[in-house]
Amino acid sequence: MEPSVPVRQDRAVTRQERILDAALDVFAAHGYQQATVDDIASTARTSKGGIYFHFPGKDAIFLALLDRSAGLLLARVGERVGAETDPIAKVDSALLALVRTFGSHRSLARLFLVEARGAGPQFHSCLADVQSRFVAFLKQQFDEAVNQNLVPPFDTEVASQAWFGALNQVVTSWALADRPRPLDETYPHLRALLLRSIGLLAP
Amino acid sequence: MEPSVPVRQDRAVTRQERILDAALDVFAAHGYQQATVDDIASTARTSKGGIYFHFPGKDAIFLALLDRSAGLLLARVGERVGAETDPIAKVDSALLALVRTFGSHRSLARLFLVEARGAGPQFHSCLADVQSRFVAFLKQQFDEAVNQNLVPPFDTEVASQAWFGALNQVVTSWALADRPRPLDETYPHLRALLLRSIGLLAP
Amino acid sequence: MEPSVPVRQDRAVTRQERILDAALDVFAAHGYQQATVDDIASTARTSKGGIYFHFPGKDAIFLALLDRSAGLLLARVGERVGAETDPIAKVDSALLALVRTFGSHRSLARLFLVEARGAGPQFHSCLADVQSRFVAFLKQQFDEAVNQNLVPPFDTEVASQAWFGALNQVVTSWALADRPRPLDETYPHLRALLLRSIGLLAP
Amino acid sequence: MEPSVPVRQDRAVTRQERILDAALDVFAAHGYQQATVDDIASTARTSKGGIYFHFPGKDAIFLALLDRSAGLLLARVGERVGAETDPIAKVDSALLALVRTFGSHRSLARLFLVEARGAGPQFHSCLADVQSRFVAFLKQQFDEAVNQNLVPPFDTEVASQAWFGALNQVVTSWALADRPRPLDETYPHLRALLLRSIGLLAP
DNA sequence: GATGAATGAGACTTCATTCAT
DNA sequence: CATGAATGAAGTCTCATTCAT
Repeated sequence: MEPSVPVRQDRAVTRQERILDAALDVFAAHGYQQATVDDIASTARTSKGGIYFHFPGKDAIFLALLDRSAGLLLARVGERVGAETDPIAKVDSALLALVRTFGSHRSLARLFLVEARGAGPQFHSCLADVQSRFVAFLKQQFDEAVNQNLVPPFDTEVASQAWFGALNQVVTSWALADRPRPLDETYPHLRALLLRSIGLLAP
Repeated sequence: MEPSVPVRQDRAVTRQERILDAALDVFAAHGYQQATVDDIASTARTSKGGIYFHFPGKDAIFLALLDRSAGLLLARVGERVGAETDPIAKVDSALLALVRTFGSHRSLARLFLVEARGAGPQFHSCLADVQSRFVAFLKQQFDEAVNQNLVPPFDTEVASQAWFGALNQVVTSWALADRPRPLDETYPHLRALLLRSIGLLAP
Repeated sequence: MEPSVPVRQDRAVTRQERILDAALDVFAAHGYQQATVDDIASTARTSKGGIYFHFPGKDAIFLALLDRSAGLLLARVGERVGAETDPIAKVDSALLALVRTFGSHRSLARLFLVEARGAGPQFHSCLADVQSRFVAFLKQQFDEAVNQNLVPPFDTEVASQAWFGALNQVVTSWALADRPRPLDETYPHLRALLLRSIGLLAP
Repeated sequence: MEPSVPVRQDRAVTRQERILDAALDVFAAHGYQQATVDDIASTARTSKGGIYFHFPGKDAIFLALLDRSAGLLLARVGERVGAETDPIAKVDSALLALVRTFGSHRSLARLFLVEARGAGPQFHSCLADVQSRFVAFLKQQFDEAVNQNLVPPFDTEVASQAWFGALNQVVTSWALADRPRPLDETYPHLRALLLRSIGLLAP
């Protein structure tokens, strides 16, 4: 065990984190293109040169931010999912984790669902990666559920995309609304709808 | 008969259309921010100055394009919807119209579902307008269907958003994929899922 | 005598005059550089093409305007001066004519005293021409007055410039003021000062 | 002692000065509108971006230049004036200071007397400020002189403007002439004329 | 003669990136 | 390591001028 990580590393990590925190705020507020490196620097209370010491360029900041945020999201989701064994329960808790995390980090929602999409073709693959990882997870659970005869068979490929899209839309309009009502209140209704769509929660 | 009475008007309209056509291609290919007015000009086989004679600025081109495209979409949808009387059939044909139109105009899909979202806060209201008009239409039909006891009661607000989101996601990933399979093939599966989600198409 | 000038000529002259009238307003209001040919065209209720039919370019309009205006000024001055024989009286009435003409055509004053000066080096010679013609006239009268022993000898070169400059400044600040008092009221005081400066109107 | 403590400040100030020096040359040579930021940049041996780091825009450069130059002028005039007590002597030395300063900085004269006037309405107030400060000073001394019975009473308002205008004209035509004779040689004659105009230097 | 759509050179300005201090 | 002055490529927009109709 290493009780004391070298100070330099620590400072550097801290600085990097501060930059990414600032970048999250700035990107979520102005969008990728409108955000300037100067904005990020002053929000992070550092200098432009400082930014370029830690990151090779503006796009690298954005990618690192997507990466860090995706990691955070997946960790949150992973926690919940790990506690379940039933595939439907896994899916259920995954969605809930997403809703809760986005619900308490609105800039994160804007970053992933709004800004990342229009940041430019250069980021499409990265974003698609994150999204498809989640969609793949959904599909996997669906397949499992079908195999276990928990639900009648259905096109799990399309279903996983549709579920993701439905959630996406609900969260996005919440993220862009002026004074949205809490996501938590909306989610149960969405949940019922989604479960019904795969033959559960029969009326 | 004199087909060429409004000569100057005609020329101007033609040029405007050509500019918007070019803008659609360029915006869909590079995104709003990366697209340059020069790109649009040369694609439209005109000059930068020519563009600025017809539009006050780059954002105005984008807005005009969204407007024209929304008009086209709504017209297509309206045609189909008008031929139906049953609310569920209306919804059904509306979705199909969207899928078909997007399916044969991939850049239109990219424009609405990808680029418009990240083009910047200045366009959020316009985009929200178009989207919410469609969502409102869905909700209205759902409410009607519930009133007519065609389906059991459900949260039509969330459902309309979820349906739109699901469709959105399916079309978006099709629009961004390298070699997507035709949308037409995917749609029936999505349709089944959606209908089931509101208690129809009982397994 | 020609009782009926050809109509075409007439219309052309009229159009030219209307353009110059418009140009006077526009140049006086916005300055030479800020004024656009479109401004002039719409003020003259014609089209850009119409302007370019009558004048080879923007600078030509400005020069023609200076020319026409100088002609008007000199005519007014000439009238009054011709009625006098005494050199001092000639100068006196020349100044009065200038003051009256500028006083009732504020844009003319702005054109000559403000805008023409900053319109660019290309117009310096033209402007200098007009001004030096007036200064030369003053000098000539001064020389005459000295020769006739009407006044004690003095440097007539500097005096003519100084007189012109003093008048210039008074008229300019009147032309630029927001709510100036009529020039007519100010002139007598200036007149007394100027006459005293060459040894007349002894206290 | 450490002469180089404020290193960065120093460099920035130096660069700003160099930019203003270059701007003076360029504006005086081509006029405000014709001068391009590129001209100023290359004259200052820096880059366009460098200019915009120090000044928010072209107009700000012009204003800063007017400001700096007015400060220089007033300082020179202030020095001389402070050494005198008699109001007429003060006026006299103020005019002389102006003539000498302009006489040895021809671009300064062009800047103030020619270009600033036609630079556009946006600068009128600034220029009027500088001029009216000088005119007010003249009037104040005149009033004082009248109060002390050094001169017979006269309209000091008009006189201060007229004096300023006379000087203005003499300097301006010197500044615009191709090969002018030194201002110093002309000034005594102007001085005699001006003094006589308020009843001094009786013939 | 007149019109106004079209052109294109060139202006100002922004900002990601570099680098001397 | 950090700073911020400096760079320069690139973008949006303007407008004097031309020319087909």
